[in-house]
Amino acid sequence: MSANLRDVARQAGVSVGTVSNVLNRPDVVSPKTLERVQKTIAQLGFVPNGFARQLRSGYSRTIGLVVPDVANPFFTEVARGVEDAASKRDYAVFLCNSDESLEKENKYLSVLIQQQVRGVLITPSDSKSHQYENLRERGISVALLDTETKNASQCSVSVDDVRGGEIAIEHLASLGHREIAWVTGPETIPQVADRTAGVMRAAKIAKVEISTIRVALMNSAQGTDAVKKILALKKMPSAIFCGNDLLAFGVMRGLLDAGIKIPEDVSLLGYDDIAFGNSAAVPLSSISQPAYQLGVTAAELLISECEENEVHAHQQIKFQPQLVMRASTATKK
Amino acid sequence: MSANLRDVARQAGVSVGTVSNVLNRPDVVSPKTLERVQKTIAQLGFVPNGFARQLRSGYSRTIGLVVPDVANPFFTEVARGVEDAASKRDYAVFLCNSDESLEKENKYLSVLIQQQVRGVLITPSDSKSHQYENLRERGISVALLDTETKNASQCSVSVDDVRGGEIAIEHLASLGHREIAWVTGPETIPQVADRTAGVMRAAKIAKVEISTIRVALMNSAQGTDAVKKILALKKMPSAIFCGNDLLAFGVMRGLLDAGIKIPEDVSLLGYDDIAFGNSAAVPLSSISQPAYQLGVTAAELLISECEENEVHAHQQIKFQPQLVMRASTATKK
DNA sequence: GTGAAAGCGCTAACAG
DNA sequence: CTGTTAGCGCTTTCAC
Repeated sequence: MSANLRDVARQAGVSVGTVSNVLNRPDVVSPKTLERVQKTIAQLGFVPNGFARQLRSGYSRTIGLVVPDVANPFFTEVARGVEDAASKRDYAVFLCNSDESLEKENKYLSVLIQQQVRGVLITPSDSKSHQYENLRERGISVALLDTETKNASQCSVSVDDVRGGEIAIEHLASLGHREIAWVTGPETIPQVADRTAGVMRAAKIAKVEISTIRVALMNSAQGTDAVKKILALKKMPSAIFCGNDLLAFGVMRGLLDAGIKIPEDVSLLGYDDIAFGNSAAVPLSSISQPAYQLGVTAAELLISECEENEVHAHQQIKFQPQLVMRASTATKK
Repeated sequence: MSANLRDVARQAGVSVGTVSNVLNRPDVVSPKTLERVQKTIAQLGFVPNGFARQLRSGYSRTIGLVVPDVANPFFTEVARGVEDAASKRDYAVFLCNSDESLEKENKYLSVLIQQQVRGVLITPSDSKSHQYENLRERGISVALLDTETKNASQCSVSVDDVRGGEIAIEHLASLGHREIAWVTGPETIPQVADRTAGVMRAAKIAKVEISTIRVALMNSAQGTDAVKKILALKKMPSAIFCGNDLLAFGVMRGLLDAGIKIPEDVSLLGYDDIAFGNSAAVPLSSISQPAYQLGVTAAELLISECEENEVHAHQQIKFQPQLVMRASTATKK
């Protein structure tokens, strides 16, 4: 098969210890030996066996990334950020999709323990009961991604979802809308719950009436379905705010198909500001989150926690969402 | 820290060998012992150290996925498929973005070797010189993803890009278009080269004139830029075919901004049929590829190759692309 | 500056 | 059916 450290040692006429030193502490080896060994390594195409190395040293250079679904454009961006930042530090990333299922999440966590990852970046699929002690006891760092924690014993990187909900309603209210439909997923998802909290708080202040339309999954198809429910409301709202852009795209399709004009008849506002918003039938106004940045920051934070465990101070970083106004929201007629 | 196999053995009053048997060959252990050991395992929260296991057994349960960019919706879908299929077989997936750079690709390959992955699924960033012998010599299976190989010594799962190019031109030609712009990326990308080949072949048969507009990156921004070049052509084409949907969205934006109507003034056809096509300003006609299915198939093929190495017959699976007609293409006036 | 040797946690072969 | 033991490939003392 392939060369191992002993082969290199034999070939170069040195001991395994010396080869190991060449790999890990080249400054401690004499230049002559160093060069000879390195040449042999190249010649044999030797790549150290990560298992053995990590088994001995106790640490891997891998992290786990657990997100609800990479196919969700927001998390795609986050994942890309995580991967870039990890790669820069020579860490490899395990990708796991939990599909918001606690069962899948636990299964993955167990796999990640087996793989002896150094740390885990996770967007919990459930607001309560973060049973991550299990991981910490094993010396695996855990940082929360896109989720806030009040727990000072762990790092988190999140976006202020309450504020996001507020910004949305404030924006729509400032355009004169007083009846707004809020189309969103299950409240068990922390981000959803927070956005709802922000929506309700801002609605109270702005004296806006909110009709909540609940969908099971926040995708485009369910957005289109939601339109029927909106049309069935006692009073047609003059603006619709959606829990994410996917949902908003679906709603947009449903409205246009029903002959309802955006933003003339109804304003539509999304959340996430995914790349396609600008190419939509009606360019979509949205609440923007720094997804890529979120991923980069989280990965850097996690890796720094992994590597300087003693001196590490846990941080809770919170980004602020921003309104991106395009064509789908306008003054109420 | 955390319990190891020896701790379990001691606690349960058996030998390490027995615990190992409980883990790997439970049928060989007496029911009484089995139960006792399993209880101890649960009690101690023992999870076997994957390194040690794999170091000893020689095999990991991980695969590497190397794609140009997960943020590209096509590859996002593929990645999701790969992850789902791998997870079903209890494999973990390393995610790597090569950004079409050979250097990055090699760096990742080296990382994957270190991680001792069992197999690698890769979309090569370069049509020539697939130096994957290195991996095979190390017993790492390699399967090509979204790339065809004539080499019978490896598996590949791809979509017929030549045919895709043909379908596109045949469709546009059937609508009466005789001057078509082909907006696409560098020919070093195999998929691009194949689609171009299909375009040219079909164009010859249908007696269509093709003007090629080359962009460096196949994203939305460069699509918008490309519109300037299209408008500068001696003769304005009546249809535009884009190398992927991202590019097409950019072109769409550029055309609309220039006051050009789609499909009245010009037909626009994309490639990939990403989920947002339907939500675009003008619902985008596109050439559809079974991305998720591609990922699932590739992962299954790779894993089966890994596990039944001797009896494995290499397969080259090729999916067929399909035309999805929406509103952006129409008969030439 | 280099070599020898002891394990990291586990599996697998072999004895009992 | 269970226990003992020899490594997997590497890092890391500790001598020399």
